[in-house]
Amino acid sequence: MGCVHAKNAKVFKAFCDEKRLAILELLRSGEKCACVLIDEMDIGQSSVSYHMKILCESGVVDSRQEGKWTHYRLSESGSKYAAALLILLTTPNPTPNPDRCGNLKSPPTDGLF
Amino acid sequence: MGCVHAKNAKVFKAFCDEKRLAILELLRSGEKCACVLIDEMDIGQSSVSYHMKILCESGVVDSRQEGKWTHYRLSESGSKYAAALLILLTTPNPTPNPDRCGNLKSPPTDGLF
DNA sequence: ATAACATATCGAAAATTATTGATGTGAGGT
DNA sequence: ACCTCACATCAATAATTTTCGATATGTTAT
Repeated sequence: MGCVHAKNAKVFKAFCDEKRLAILELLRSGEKCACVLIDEMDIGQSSVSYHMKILCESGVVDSRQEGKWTHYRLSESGSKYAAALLILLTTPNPTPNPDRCGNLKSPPTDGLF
Repeated sequence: MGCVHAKNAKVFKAFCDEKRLAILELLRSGEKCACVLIDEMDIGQSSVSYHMKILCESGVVDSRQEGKWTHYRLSESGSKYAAALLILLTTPNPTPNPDRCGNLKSPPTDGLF
């Protein structure tokens, strides 16, 4: 249960860091190999690699190996999933809601948490 | 320019932490006062307050003062903004894209960064 | 096989974020 | 005025994340 929150949080780690947003911006114009990202970002090679791992784990970025190069690109399905999840997480659900302070228990469920 | 990334990252800080997702889940069933959130979450009062500040700064949550209570709820406009931003950040843009490694310069722009 | 290259991974240091307990603030109640 | 309650803020610490430099892995070229 808290486990699902951890998993969902992973998806949004892609977007909660400045550097990763800069990488995503670079990828918007199309697939890039790591060497290009390393050139464009002003952080070291191992840092870029670290961020790419987080981006891939979020599902928002896919990677493809071609010889000794690794190419990264936006994942359409991962991006759609992230958007759908964000919308779900912020959509009110119809669980009845006591209006007095301090006497609520029922955590809402809709089968997705 | 990197400044915009920092600002955008703030929006998604709401979603990249387990505890904050748990709080958002609680808010899906309706407005809650801080005291309820403190009861439900197993972290101290000041930690909840810390997370609520981040959630409000993201724009995804709004707060309302009522006497000595603070009530928090999902912001519909903030949530929509976050969703629209996520979609924008992951939508390919048509900037032409050289396909050889190591010789790209042009950062893409569409007036939104 | 050796060498050169691209990138991943590791270990330690640096930076940032989260938690706690204490204190501050502002609203009500007596 | 004084007290209490609800919450914010602060200062210190703990935990996590990010960075760097070094090394490991895997690929291609010679």
